[in-house]
Amino acid sequence: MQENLVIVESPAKAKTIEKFLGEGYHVTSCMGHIRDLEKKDFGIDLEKNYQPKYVVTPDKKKVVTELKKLAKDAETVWLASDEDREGEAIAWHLKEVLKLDPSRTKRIVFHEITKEAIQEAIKNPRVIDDNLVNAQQARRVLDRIVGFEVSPVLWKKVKPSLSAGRVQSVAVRLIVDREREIIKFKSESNYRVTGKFLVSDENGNTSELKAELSKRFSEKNEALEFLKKCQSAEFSVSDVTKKPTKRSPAMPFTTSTLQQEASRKLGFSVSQTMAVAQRLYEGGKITYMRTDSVNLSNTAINTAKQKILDLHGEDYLKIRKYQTKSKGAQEAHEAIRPTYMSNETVEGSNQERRLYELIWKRTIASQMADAKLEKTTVNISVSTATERFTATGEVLIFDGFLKVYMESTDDENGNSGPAQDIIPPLKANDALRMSEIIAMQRFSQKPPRFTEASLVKRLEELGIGRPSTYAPTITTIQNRNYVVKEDRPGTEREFDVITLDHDKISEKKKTEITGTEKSKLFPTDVGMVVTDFLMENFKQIMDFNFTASVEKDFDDIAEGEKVWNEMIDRFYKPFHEIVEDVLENSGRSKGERVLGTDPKTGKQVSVRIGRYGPVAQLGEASSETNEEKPQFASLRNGQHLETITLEDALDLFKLPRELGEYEDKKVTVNIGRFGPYVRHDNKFVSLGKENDPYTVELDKAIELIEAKREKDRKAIIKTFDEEPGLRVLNGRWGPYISFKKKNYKIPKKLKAEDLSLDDCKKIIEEAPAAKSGKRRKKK
DNA sequence: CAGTGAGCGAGCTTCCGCTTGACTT
Repeated sequence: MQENLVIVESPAKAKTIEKFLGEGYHVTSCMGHIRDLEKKDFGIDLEKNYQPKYVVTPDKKKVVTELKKLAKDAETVWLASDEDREGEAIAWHLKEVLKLDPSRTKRIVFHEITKEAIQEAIKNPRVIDDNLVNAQQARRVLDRIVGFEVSPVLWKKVKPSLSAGRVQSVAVRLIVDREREIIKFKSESNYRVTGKFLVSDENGNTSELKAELSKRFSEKNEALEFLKKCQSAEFSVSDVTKKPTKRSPAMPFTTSTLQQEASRKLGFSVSQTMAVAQRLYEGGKITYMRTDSVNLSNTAINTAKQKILDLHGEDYLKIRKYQTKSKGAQEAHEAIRPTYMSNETVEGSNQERRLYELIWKRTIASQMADAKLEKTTVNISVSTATERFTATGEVLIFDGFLKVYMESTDDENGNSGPAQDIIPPLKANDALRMSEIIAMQRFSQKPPRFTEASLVKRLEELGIGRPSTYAPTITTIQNRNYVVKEDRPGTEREFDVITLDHDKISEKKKTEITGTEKSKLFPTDVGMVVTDFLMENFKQIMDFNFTASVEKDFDDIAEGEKVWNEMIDRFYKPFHEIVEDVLENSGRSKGERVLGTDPKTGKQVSVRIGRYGPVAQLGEASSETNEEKPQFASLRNGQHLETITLEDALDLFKLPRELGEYEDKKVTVNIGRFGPYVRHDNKFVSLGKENDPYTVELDKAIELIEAKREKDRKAIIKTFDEEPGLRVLNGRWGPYISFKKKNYKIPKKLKAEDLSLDDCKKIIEEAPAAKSGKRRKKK
């Protein structure tokens, strides 16, 4: 019998809190939301003022049963879910589902897991805030309406199984918009002039000074002209200025900034970051990892302070309080920080150690002094021209927080310019010896594609999505095949380099690789067509400010200034009318593009989204004549509806090619999901990269078929006459047993070649039932 | 992913936020 039952959201949190509360308190967790809208059907009663139809989520049934038992035995139940909209709703659902007696139920909140905060919370219980709960219900109902009304429109008008939602559709839009900007982008070039000058000091030592011309030339001959002027010029220092500057540490980590830094510094995907952080959290090593707060508890600040004093001394300490600036932050937790600041490292996997170290450094640095720098600017005049060179240098006077941590940036071009660390001592009117001047053609950069992490950053700026959903959202839009994460090779580009070296001017062409992409998000054809369709028909949902504007309504509801179902009604009525109208009046949207006519047959060639993805079509399906049906061919990897040419599309119809016959059976080549292949006697042989399906000949194909046969023969380790269907084979993952179209793993301790038929049968019998996989059947 | 390369159409798909599960093949 427990006097007090405390329910929090996370089991790891429960463990910690139980320690703080001690005797008389049992702390348990509900694992987030326990109820949700009914999954099939709409889940909202439109006849009854949008009344939600809640059901206990299937995977929470056990939790709920357990909680009911515990609650019955408890004197007082403390609902300690997070202090935000969702947390308040969780508390309310708990109260409803567990049928808690109000006189024995208390609602408490805290936004840091420290002994003081918990004890303080217990001293100040309150009741559930119905307004806040209603704001959450409005949020939930709105998202269901948008998702479950728009998605079916897509099934009808574009392609089955697609989805739309307040968050995901805008995320895809960001990527599609960016891609269009890039397609439209025209690179321009100009000529950047840099010079190297020699400076001698009184001891006769010379050092080099790098400077950039203040002006860039748009034309090559302008640059050339300038270099000619420099041939006979004298260079001198016109002025030297020194200016102190400082740099401040970054704020402690939130979910989104952690995802960004882990992506840049450690190369983690956002879901990887969250999985690793989850393990650190469960191990009690860091605080909660889904947060939008940059706040640190006093306990944390004090221990960080002690650590800084121990390691670096008082000069390096500067206590700072940070304020969240992101839109719609709900701040139910602390920033992400080490639980114990004294631990610089932790035990664990390589990934865990690296992520922890990143968090530790960032947190420590956030309480450290600014770095002090001195910035020196030297202007250099050219006697024969009006343009000036400028050299800038930065010298670190005091490293401060940089001693432990430096935030990285997304600037992948590395355009740091010719800045150098130390500028040699110089004063006005000092003469300079020119050693080299180079004019280099530079091209303007196309807008960068999003990475997972930079997309999260943008969504957060727009106030779209929450810390708990950034990673899943990114996964969803990839699963729906709206977006793919890919590497793409760059292209070669030539650029001019004009060099002035000891009075001699020379010109050269150099090449560089440009536009190489690594792990970037690209929209697919489906993503583009769906975005266009939604932009055309559901502008309101696609507006970057849609979330912000409904959030304002939710805030008003939370303040008691609006009634939630009235707000929903004002949204639903006009929205639903649009849905009906689009269903009825809008045409199908398949992103169709007519490329031209096939010169051979005179038939029309077009591309569009087919039932299974992008396809090219040769000929039209005309109803009037009973001409032959149009031919179809799927687009290949790297081909896109918006950019494919007529020639490329026509090539698609050259396959499958019939090469001839072998052993009285047809030999054909085609390209499938796994690349080019030869088909013969219903068997498939990969063509590999070295053979081109358009030109490969029969001899080569036969060779490949024979090679495959040989390999298959070798793959058979054992067969049994009594059971011909059972074979022991050698596969990519080692030996396995194949029987009736199913495969079975051979236990490590057994040798494949020694297996008897009985051994095999035993393995098959004892094999666990095949996993249900993707398809889960209902009823 | 377990050795693949289909297509006359049944019945299904879908949202956003809270949380952690466990077939180890």
